[in-house]
Amino acid sequence: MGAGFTVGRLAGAAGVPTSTVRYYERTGLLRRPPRSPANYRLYDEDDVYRVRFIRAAQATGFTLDDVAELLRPSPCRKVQGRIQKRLEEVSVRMRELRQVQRVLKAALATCQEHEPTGRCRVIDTLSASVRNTHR
Amino acid sequence: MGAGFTVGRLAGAAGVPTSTVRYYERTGLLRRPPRSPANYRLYDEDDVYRVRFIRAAQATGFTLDDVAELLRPSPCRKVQGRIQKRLEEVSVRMRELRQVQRVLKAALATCQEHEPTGRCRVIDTLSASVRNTHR
DNA sequence: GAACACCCTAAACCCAGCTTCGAGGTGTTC
DNA sequence: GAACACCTCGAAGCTGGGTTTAGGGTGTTC
Repeated sequence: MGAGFTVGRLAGAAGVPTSTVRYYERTGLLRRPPRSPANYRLYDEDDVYRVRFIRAAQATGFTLDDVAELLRPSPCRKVQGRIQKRLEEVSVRMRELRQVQRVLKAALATCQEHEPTGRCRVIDTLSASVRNTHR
Repeated sequence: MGAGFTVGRLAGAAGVPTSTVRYYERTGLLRRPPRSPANYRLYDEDDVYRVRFIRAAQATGFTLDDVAELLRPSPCRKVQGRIQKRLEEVSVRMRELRQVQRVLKAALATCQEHEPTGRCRVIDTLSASVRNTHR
């Protein structure tokens, strides 16, 4: 008992499985915490924030490598650069998704049109979208 | 020579490596084509469209399992259902990305504010975003 | 004092979606 | 006829982000 968090309590507080906490430690994302006499990991509140930060950054599309870089103490300018970069990636991804929406809606329309004929031509719409946008 | 596509020509026409074509065959996404006397795979134009379709569908976020389902001959209604489902997933993902943009912009603003102090508090902004939106 | 939930480790396994390797056959060009 | 690009196969390897397993110790509650 007492002030610390065991791995399970940290995991619970941060909303991840204990296996993930240990995995983060293995990969260097999380410090190796002090141990209790029985060799249990002993975390504190900061560790909770750190795990939450990792999940938050992941949710914004940073890889764990990115996160490791973000967490390394480094000048603001560097951090700013990484955030800018990620913002640009997000913009790109949003544009792509809008394009995807257009393609899927077109496919749906095609599909609804010819429905009486029974022969589904959705494949044509989608592969045409490849020819046209040639990515 | 001749009308057919060898695996390399199909791959070239569809813009994928030959290893990918063979992989698609292994996993049942692509038919097992007839062979030349020397046991070379012999594809035709339809196969080119099919591979392009697979890549197009993938690019719109379908998994290869999804694609396999899309390619199975099946009633339009079923295909329509799958496209609808994917459209909804795309909407969800776009909403998430907009949230991500907000968080990243907030982090950037924080970072720019405190820059003179030298202590980067971006971690706080991001982990706060997790507390607040409790994703 | 026993049940039961928790903790420890290293190593193996999982998933999708491929790519690479090794060992060999083919087909075209000079 | 030799160089060189292409083809065959099965099996193993890779990446990212973990989870699972096996075999064992701990700590709290009835």
